[in-house]
Amino acid sequence: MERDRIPEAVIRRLPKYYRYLSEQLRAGEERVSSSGMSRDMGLNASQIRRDLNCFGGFGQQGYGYNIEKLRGEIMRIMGIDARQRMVIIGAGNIGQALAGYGGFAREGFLAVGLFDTDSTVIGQRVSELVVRPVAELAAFLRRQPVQVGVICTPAAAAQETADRLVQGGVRGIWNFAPCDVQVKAGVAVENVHLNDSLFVLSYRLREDGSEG
Amino acid sequence: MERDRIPEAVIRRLPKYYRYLSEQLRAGEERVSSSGMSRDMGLNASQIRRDLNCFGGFGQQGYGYNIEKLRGEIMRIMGIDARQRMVIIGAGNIGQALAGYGGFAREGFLAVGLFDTDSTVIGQRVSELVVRPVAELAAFLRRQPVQVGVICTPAAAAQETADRLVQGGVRGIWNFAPCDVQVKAGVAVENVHLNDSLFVLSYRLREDGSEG
DNA sequence: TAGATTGTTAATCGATTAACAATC
DNA sequence: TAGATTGTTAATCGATTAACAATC
Repeated sequence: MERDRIPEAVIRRLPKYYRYLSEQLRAGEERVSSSGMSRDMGLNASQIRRDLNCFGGFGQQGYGYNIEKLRGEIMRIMGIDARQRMVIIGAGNIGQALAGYGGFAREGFLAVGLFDTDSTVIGQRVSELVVRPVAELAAFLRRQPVQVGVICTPAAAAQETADRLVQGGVRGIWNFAPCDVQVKAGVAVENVHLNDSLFVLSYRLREDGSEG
Repeated sequence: MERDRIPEAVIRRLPKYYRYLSEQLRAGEERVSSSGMSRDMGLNASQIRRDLNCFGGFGQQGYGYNIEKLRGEIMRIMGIDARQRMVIIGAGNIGQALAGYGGFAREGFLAVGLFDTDSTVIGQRVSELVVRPVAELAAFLRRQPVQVGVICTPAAAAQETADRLVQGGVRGIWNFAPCDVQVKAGVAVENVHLNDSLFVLSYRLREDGSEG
């Protein structure tokens, strides 16, 4: 069965569905309709039905969607039903925060290594991890498969870090450095550009002020 | 002069232009053409010309764009030519990292307050700031104008925090909590949903794997 | 069966890209 | 003037929304 390519816009909404369904499940709800989700999430009901239908007919006419089942399907589609191992490169503010944040482990993303080049932080303990020298990264990756590499270095070191990760077999890069990185085909990059996000907020501050 | 509304997609690209132009300026370049930017940034040249033209004709036929001037215009448009003051609510991993990160201050965004409800962290020094009790937030905001409120609390406290910030006159919310918050019209919200971002990466890991 | 709600098609909207006349 | 490159219009593409027949 050949599935159509999933539109980019739909993929970006999946985590939001997942979040909503998890909440509803926790609240003890059993089923939900597209109009109910529309009301709660502020999305158009047609869009919700269309989105969910990209992956197959999980709904039932006259009933709606079973929350537990739909949530399970979305987990499977996003690949968060399996455990993923992550290494974090750069033990500065952001790197340490991500290493210490329990929210990812709770969803199955486990940080197994934290690396830096700065000898003053190497050896320090951060949460469950001890900061290792980046020079050991290649050997580390040879010993154990790692799915996700998190770049938390300064911009100047980001590309080299990406290269090392890809060289070591990592196929997903989560990039927090304030620059873009180039990777070969088959490697996924997801950027978290905090400065960019802050600038967009800054733009909207003015926009709303002058319109209101 | 009535300006057309700027498309959402263009606004999200502005920080990327800014980043590119800053780099070029640092490298000593003076002018750039849309085709040069296209090559370097991986965007379509038509799109670049169209984007930049949303704000007025900064270019010159046969010459291109003056980097310093264009960068200045984009700064002005995004509102990052002026200083902005931020308060951070939640002194956990993320809140502390943002308070300590120098990259925002360098762009004119200054963290002036860090708040938490946990008495074990209140009073602690984080970078230049001392963690204050959230109970003092209202009084703090009365004493000095703050443009941006950064929510770094757990999901359960996010909405209440947003309400307190808006009540205190903050008109821009940078939300790092893993949930959405509701605010009245005229308040801008920019979300940084780290879990969502990680899930999208996770989806692409599978996608590329099965296609490659 | 009647009511509710999906899945899906058609219509609309917005964003991207190609093409080229205008102009520096 | 000739060459380069913008600004802008027209064509294409993709995403959203409305509408409704299918069906539980």
